[in-house]
Amino acid sequence: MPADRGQGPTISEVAAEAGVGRATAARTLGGYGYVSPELRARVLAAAEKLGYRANALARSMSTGVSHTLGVIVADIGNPFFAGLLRGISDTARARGFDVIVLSTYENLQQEIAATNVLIDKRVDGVIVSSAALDRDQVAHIRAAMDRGIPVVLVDRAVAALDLDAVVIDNRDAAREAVEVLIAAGHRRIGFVWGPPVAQPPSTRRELLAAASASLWTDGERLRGYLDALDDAHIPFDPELVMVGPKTEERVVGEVGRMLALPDRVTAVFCTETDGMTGSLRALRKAGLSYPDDVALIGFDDSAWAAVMDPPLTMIAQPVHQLGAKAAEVLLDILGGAEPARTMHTLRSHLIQRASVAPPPE
Amino acid sequence: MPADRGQGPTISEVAAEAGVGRATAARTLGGYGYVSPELRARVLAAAEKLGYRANALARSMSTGVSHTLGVIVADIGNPFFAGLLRGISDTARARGFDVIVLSTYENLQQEIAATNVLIDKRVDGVIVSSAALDRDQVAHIRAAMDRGIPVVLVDRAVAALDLDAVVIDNRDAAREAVEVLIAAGHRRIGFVWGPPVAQPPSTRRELLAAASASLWTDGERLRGYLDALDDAHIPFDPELVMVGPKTEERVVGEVGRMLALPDRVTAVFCTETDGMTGSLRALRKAGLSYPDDVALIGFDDSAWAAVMDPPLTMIAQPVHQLGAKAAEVLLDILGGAEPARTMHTLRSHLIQRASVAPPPE
DNA sequence: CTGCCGCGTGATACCGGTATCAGATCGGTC
DNA sequence: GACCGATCTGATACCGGTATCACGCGGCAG
Repeated sequence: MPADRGQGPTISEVAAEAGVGRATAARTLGGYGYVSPELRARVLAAAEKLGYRANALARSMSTGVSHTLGVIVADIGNPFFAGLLRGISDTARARGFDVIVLSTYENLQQEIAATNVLIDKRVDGVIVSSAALDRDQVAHIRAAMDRGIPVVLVDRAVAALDLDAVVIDNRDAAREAVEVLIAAGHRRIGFVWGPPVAQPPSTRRELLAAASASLWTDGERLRGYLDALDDAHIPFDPELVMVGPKTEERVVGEVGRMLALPDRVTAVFCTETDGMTGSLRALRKAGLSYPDDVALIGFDDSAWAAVMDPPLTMIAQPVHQLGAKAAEVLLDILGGAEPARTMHTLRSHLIQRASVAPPPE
Repeated sequence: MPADRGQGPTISEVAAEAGVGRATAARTLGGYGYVSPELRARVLAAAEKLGYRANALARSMSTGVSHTLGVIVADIGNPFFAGLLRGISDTARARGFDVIVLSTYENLQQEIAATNVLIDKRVDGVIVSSAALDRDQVAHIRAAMDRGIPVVLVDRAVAALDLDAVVIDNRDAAREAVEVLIAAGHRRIGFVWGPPVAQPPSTRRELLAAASASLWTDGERLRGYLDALDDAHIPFDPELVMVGPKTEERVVGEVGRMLALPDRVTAVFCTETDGMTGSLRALRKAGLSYPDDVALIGFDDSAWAAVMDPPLTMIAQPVHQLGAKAAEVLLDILGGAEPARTMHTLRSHLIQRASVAPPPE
């Protein structure tokens, strides 16, 4: 008896059991080449009897294809990325691919480490929602590409990378939301949240600079906010945008500050779920309510937003579709398609509910 | 030039570049055996120069160890499982293991297929939140174990399987919640949701039978509900438990029905997030509000539950910890520890907020 | 000076598949 | 009956690592 490492029978053992050559068993089980019906039946029976399962590792070694996709996201525990991942793995599995997921927690070092893991495991392709901002932060992605691993970006485009990217119309979505607020009569509109800079930018130019040095989605949403303000000729006020670290806790403080301003905010636009829950807490703390005291619109719709009282007006991203499309694009490239190297933009939707009313008095 | 499949340099190429034997390069790069400082330096330099990365597949082939964990959950898009997964992958990565995730959508066939994928990919161990109910539904898990792959259950224990299981005190948690309701004076307490049987059970015995033939968590939570009722000598009323398919939509209908009863429900206990959002919608539809018209307690706390107005009293599961513990148990077994084959029960917490008040009049 | 030991190194047999290629078998044809 | 070709099968060289083992060389003891 050969030293059994507990890995189950090999193709050689099946061949021996069936009384055929190794190659014949391999052809039958691997589904390639020709094998006569009789031998095929014997091999199949032997495999069945022994409970044979092909070793995917060995197969990958010789074919050079692992049928595995690598996915790098900021946080697998975040409902947005969880939904994205669901879209990715649903379509990947439908095409016979499995998925390895790595979270980076927005940390570039972890993203680099994750990329290396995926290279080492010889995944066939990578989908990444990258935290990389500029030219000198994308070496790891270039390294993967240099090794012939196709990469598709999702949720966040990276300007320094000429790659397929599957994203939503963040700027349009933000503009539309702010337009709704403006149409309702608001002119003092808070923005939660902006770029994570230490010092609040005092000029619009500074703010824009900070935005382009931050996550693509954040920058786009900020630009959409400014677009809407510009169109309505509302002057930009740096006091109304929250900057710095992005925690729900800080949102409570920042929105509280905007609410305490002499010329206080009458509407708040939140670019993320935590921004909305934080704003809600700030409102309650200030003894204010929505939509009468302040109007609210947020990003990333959920079942909760619909059952709030009053229900919240939210921007719904096509999360599942975003992931599905990213997987499709990647799988098509793996299937031999030429990478389009373009932005695939999916439409988000503003779901009007009841958190927007005209400003007080 | 050897046919470059774009996989990057191999150990042989590094050895050639460094002018040493393959074995020497392997020892250096693999970190085993002895190599003199000079040669080691030359190998390292060559590897650096060529951008060498070890092929984890090849390594796994010869060592028989893949440093990969397989995780099977119901739905990766569900925040509960997403959080669980985060706990799992955080601790796995800290110990040098990566994770392959598969969703089953509560479908046993998919769970079996997922198990096979993991066997084929030769994962070192498996963590599964199984949909299997009885003896004849666990063959796939037995098959993995027979191949020497350790399996740890998470979230859901499976009676037919004598394995380590990392779970929470579902029955206690449910009992505590219902006790709080009873202490506030409620006697007509709705339960959302029960076993997915077609016909509403008319007797307590039937219900219990249905519960044990359903998901372990669901059964436990139902038992906790009955425990609390029993302790308070409140007779069980089959009209107050929702059975059948579990969708938010159906919850709206069922809770609506309980609210329309002559002797209507004055409190509702929800065992899942969708149950709570559905109940909230049913309340609004009926023109009722909480906590005055009906008291509410639900499972799975979230940021939203805290910002509802009034904020919801919820049971918080230690989601991250649940995943982390499951990974720990599995990794310990992989490290040579003897499987305890016991239930590791983590404590959940009832977070009292403001959705419970005495019943009307 | 010879023999032995030990150390460092390289050759090589694995792991379990795939893929190529040579050879055996068989039928058909002249 | 011999030859040819088509058909089917099995032997074997890969893939890129790990691990065993043999060998060469130097030092030291007898």
